[in-house]
Amino acid sequence: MDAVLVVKLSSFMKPTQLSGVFKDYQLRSTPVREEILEILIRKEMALSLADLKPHLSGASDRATVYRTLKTFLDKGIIHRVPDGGNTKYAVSGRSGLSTRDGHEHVHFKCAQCGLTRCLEGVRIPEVRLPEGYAPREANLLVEGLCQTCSRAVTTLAAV
Amino acid sequence: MDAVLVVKLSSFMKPTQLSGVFKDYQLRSTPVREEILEILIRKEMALSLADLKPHLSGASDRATVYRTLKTFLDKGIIHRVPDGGNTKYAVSGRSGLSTRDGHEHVHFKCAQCGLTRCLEGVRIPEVRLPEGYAPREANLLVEGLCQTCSRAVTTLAAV
DNA sequence: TTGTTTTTGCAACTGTGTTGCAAAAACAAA
DNA sequence: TTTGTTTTTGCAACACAGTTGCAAAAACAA
Repeated sequence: MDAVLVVKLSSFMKPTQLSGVFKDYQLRSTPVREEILEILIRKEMALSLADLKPHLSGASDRATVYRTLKTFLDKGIIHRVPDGGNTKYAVSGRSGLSTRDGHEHVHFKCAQCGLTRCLEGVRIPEVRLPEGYAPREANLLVEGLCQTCSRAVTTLAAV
Repeated sequence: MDAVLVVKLSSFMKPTQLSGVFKDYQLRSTPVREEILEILIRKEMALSLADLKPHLSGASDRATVYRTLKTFLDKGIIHRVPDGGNTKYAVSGRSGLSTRDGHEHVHFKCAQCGLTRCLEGVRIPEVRLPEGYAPREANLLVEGLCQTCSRAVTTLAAV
């Protein structure tokens, strides 16, 4: 499954293409930016500042990672994924860097493993707001057990 | 509107009744607890630890407020309202202390004034999750302009 | 290659969340 | 009402996310 994703990605966006992406966004191409963007593209889950750190090869400064994410955020390359705990980030569908659609999707946070995933294909249903409320953005966070963890529970119960 | 709420409340839960509430929950009745609970009941919005502070008469310690909220949370008296920033808290419908229903409701965070409100009557629509996902809790946060702020914008534009 | 502009790393500070511990308060029983 | 026990509070302290200023280093355009 991970392999599939990697293949999908490599044929979709080669490392060398990333610098082109930065040019499009009028950002200088740097090792840190390339690496962070690549990780965010490759991972299928939303990552926080702290989540990101262990994936980085060179021990880049916290502030740098922070500013990089902020920059990506400003440019619309990534979006915030509020998941109750620390803010997490995921590549925006709109950016063209993700194979996901650009619609607001549902995020699922597993109470067991703690991972937060964007659920592909699941969209936030229309919500009827009271008169006068002007919605701009919506975020639906569902918490519970993810596929992997709920399977583990079922298996355990069967023993 | 605020007045209506106050009236609704005073006829619904008098200060002296609060100590009874604590007994029900096997909690000792203390000034801090009574005050915090009363504020949470009276306010129609979710409050964070910091939001709560200026409403407290005696300058109670941050740790005390924190532990009080945690205790209320454990007992199910209040619930967390994730709103992107700091965690906020609101009285649970289930507790019987709120006139709201006990269903999971939608929260609206205003980008202008920053207030987060529980939208009464608006429920989270059913979401169809992929096979294997076991939902336990859902939180829908809509961001945009609230009634008051969007009205202000409209008025301003008309000038 | 060079001069300019942007990014990085370091240090430092704010604010939230969290815990240990002894003093103070609440409560149950006498 | 007083007393002994249990819980809560306030203080101090720490961890960590978020954030910023500043000078050195890197990226880039000419």
